[in-house]
Amino acid sequence: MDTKTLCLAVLSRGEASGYEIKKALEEPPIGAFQETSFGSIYPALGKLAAEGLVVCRQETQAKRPDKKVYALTEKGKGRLVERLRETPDPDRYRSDFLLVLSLSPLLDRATVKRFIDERIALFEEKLERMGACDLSGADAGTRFVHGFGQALYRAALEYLRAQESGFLEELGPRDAAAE
Amino acid sequence: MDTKTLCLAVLSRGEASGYEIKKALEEPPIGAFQETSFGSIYPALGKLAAEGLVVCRQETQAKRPDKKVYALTEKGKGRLVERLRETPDPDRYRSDFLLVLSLSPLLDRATVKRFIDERIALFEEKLERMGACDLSGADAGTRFVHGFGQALYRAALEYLRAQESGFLEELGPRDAAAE
DNA sequence: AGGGACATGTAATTAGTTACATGATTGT
DNA sequence: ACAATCATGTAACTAATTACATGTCCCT
Repeated sequence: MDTKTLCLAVLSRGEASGYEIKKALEEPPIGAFQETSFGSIYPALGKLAAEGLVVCRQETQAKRPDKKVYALTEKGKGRLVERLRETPDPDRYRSDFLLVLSLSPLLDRATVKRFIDERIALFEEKLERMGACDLSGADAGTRFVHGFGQALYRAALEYLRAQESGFLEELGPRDAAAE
Repeated sequence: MDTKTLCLAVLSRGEASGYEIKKALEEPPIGAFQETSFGSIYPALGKLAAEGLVVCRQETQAKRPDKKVYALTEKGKGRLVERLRETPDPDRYRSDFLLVLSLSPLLDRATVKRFIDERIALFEEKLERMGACDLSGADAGTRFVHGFGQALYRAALEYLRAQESGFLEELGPRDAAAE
């Protein structure tokens, strides 16, 4: 999804500054499966304002830098709904980890084990953070997406845990392909 | 993962032309979780050849266009192993579908249902194709990655099937937010 | 004294996609 | 007759990341 639409999506949940949009795009529900950086958000907000899809209000803060708070206009909401109604592109699961594992015969066993263990820790941490989320008061869409994410990470984690030792054995009892 | 490394990865399983590399990057095991296009593969192969990481052999074919068959050199294999030993970046699951669902209160129920049903069909098809794969003779890495993919898609499918009707109900018995 | 959160923005770089250009053969 | 597969490559375009630039406040 392009950064402009992502900004509109965040703003549909309430007004926010560029900095706050970045934060929202780093955590559930909207940001769980999207990525962006400041370098794309600020220009996007400028373009959206020029198109009249958002309005900007300067907010002076004591003890903090001033901020520009953006809010969705009716036109902006219309554009967002338009985009949302288009058939979404297929999901893309990009994984360098799996590419490495698919070529694990080229690596030594210790390295492969390290990568799998690190991945297990990563999924555990992600699940823990998701489990700690307070969803009381969240709308149905938010809870649905949250549940989807948990189901995926749980499946990944269970697979890695269940298969790791057997897989490592198969690579050869000693580190056969050590460099 | 950058296209150059991806090309080296494919070539580690046997020599291939640019066209064949593209095909390999569209299907398991290596291509299951990666993407590329011709426009990035051909220049990448040119650069790899210039660096001495691959060698190229022209092959004349009757009834088919000539092709350039690339093969990994020792230096190329070394570079690949080097890259493979680096800690892989975290996996990225990018999903416009989930973004849309997280904002489903902005959409009408029929559209949301259509998106979910299409996604279910997509995962079913993917699983069917993976189930039809012949893995006899495949190495441990290939089987591991294949199993990982199946576990993920199965979890996604089960979640969507189990939650769909309840979710749709929650959005409101009639299409409340129809545009 | 150092790092992190807050806060905005630009510029340089990198990388990728899409479209164009060409053309035979095979299957429907 | 049309689409798909095989086959390579370039050019234009789009988009995003990274680094740079600046500065305060708060916590340890």
